Amino acid sequence: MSPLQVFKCLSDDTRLKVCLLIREHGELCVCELVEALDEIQPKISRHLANLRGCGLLQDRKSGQWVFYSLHPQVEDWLRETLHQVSLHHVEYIFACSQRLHAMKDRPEREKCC
Amino acid sequence: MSPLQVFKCLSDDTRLKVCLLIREHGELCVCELVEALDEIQPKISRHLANLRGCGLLQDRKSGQWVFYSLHPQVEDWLRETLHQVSLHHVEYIFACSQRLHAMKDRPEREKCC
DNA sequence: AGTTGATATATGAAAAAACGTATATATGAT
DNA sequence: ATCATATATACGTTTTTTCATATATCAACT
Repeated sequence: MSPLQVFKCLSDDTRLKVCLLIREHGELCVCELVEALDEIQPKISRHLANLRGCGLLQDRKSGQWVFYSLHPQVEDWLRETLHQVSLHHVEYIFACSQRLHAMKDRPEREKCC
Repeated sequence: MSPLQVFKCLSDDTRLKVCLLIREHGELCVCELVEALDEIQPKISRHLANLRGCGLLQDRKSGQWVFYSLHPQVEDWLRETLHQVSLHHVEYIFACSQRLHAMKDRPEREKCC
């Protein structure tokens, strides 16, 4: 993954918020991201497919849900960059975090038996 | 400067290389960047204007030359991110660095008298 | 005043990215 | 078997970005 491709991934509002939320929470499913970002589902899915295709995210299917997380191969400097953005630009994802926490009936993520 | 705008700045090959080279060298003039990136001058100038307009770069005129450097207001996390990219993706700017060092008649940058 | 070199900007075209809508697949529940 | 929910993708359109070329500005030199 070239640095250019990394920054292209982060250069869209939806994708950047998705990456920041996933880094903070470890793992989130599509419907949680739809709720957190207050966007329509195909839009979220399209951007997730993009991020997965670039190698930034991995997915894990569990029943009806698909959980996304940072791909293990993501380099430390990128994880750290996302962390720093979260620290220094809280306002950027504040509303998303709030909607996520206010969400009802979030799927349970037990590391299946 | 929002994190989104930062990443948009870095999501173009020309602009990313310009930022990396300028961070490494402190200050570079347009003709040096034209040589290092091996691109036509209007293309470089256009991207420099973009980066300056976003607040990522500042310029300093000295005679016939215009020197660009990171704007003092650039946040530490971003400087560090650029640094990390330089460290971990040397190959990405290697050719540019080589052309820059091979350049003849580079303008002198004495902090005027 | 004219020329040269360095830089900036305007313009219209081309390429790339993002979008909404519609639709398809798959799972789980009734 | 039917239905509801979760997710993915295809399609055509719109928006955004990038580009090459041409031209303008300005400083230094003659």
